[in-house]
Amino acid sequence: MDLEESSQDGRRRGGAATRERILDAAAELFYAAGIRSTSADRIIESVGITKVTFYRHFRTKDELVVAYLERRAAWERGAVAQAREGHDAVEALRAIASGIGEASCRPGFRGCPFINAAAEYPDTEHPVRLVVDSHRRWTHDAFLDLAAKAGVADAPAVAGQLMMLRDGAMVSGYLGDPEAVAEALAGAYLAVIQAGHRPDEGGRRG
Amino acid sequence: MDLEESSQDGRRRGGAATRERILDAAAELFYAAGIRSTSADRIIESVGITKVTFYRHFRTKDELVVAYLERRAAWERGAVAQAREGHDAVEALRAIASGIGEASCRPGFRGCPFINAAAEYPDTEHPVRLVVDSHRRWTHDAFLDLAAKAGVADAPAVAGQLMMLRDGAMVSGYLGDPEAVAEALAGAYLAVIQAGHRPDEGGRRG
DNA sequence: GGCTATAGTGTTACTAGTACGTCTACCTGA
DNA sequence: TCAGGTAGACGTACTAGTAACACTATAGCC
Repeated sequence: MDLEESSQDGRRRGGAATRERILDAAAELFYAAGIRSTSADRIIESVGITKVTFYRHFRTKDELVVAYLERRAAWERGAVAQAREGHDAVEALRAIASGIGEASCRPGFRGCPFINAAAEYPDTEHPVRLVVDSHRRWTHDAFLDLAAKAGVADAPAVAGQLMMLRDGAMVSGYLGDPEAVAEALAGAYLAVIQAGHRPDEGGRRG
Repeated sequence: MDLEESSQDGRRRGGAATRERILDAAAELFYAAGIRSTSADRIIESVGITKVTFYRHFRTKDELVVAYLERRAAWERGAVAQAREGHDAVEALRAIASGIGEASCRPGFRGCPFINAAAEYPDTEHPVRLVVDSHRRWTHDAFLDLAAKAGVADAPAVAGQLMMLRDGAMVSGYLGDPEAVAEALAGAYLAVIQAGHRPDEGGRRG
């Protein structure tokens, strides 16, 4: 039912829907299997279209990779915005921590798509890396804002620590114990924020 | 000169030296360019041997990948042991933090080879992932021991946080600001240890 | 010295599959 | 009409891995 419907949808609504179907399949496969080891042919087969159709929507595979990461970045920005909505900084961090914790426990969780992509694309000038960098800058700025709102002495330093914890939590959720992520991350967030209120201990040292 | 000498060395001392040369080249290329995008041919060319010689030392490319990671794991275990030598737990964490900070600043730093490898190998039963898991378990145990020696209330929880921070620091050193890693990591280590002494704040919550 | 065994490497050519991307030609529904 | 679809062969390059056969340096032995 669903399959048929979305296929008809693809025909009726034309290009935009097909593009979305390609992106859906790409997101699933790239994330699950890695980018380099997911061939364009594999995606094409999975969507059930032809090579020509695929290459009419995305001129190269890299262009699709970029689109995949950009869509994911937009989604994450929304999730962070939602976690912050109507909360103070500490509550927002708690919400972010439990969001990451929940994601870690979902079947098929494979860590952060951006970290994973960067592992596969060493060239810092590559379009894929530019998307990764841009999303990481945005995330870092969000943490910077939260650190400042939490009233720590050295907000940039604490923002770096919050970012570190986020990254580490994504890795731990993938390669470690997913069940423990939410609590450990929330506790660590709190710990660095609190240490940030006592400049001698958590911030810079001699 | 060097080339000639090591080539003669390879002949005189037989297989072990050639195997090492293959491993050296593989380590450099796998780490710098990623594993999947480094072909066996590329390694073979870089070492200056033939396909046949290569496959006489490593039956498959995966076998080489495993050997690469195992050698790297041994090196890291040595580095951690050295950081702990003659220090108490907190000093050891400081030494580990500055070690990671220094590594981050070295040109060509591309993060943690194990995290990167895991990004490219989704199958948890794959030999590569088994090496990754085994090394991560060892690292976690080392942190657990340090947390216990630091006298925190809930050592397993704090060990998870230390591990998170280590992973995040490796990512930050690659994709963020390498200069800031050492200090941020040392501060965060301290923060979670200190919070671990006040069970209500850093540990479990309601 | 001369013989042989052995281990390691070299050369060349090969299989067979996969990768990305292009090409021509035709179909369909608004 | 025409955008967007189908079908699938094709080009070119790379991928991992194998087969058959020749060469060389060392070591032990008569």
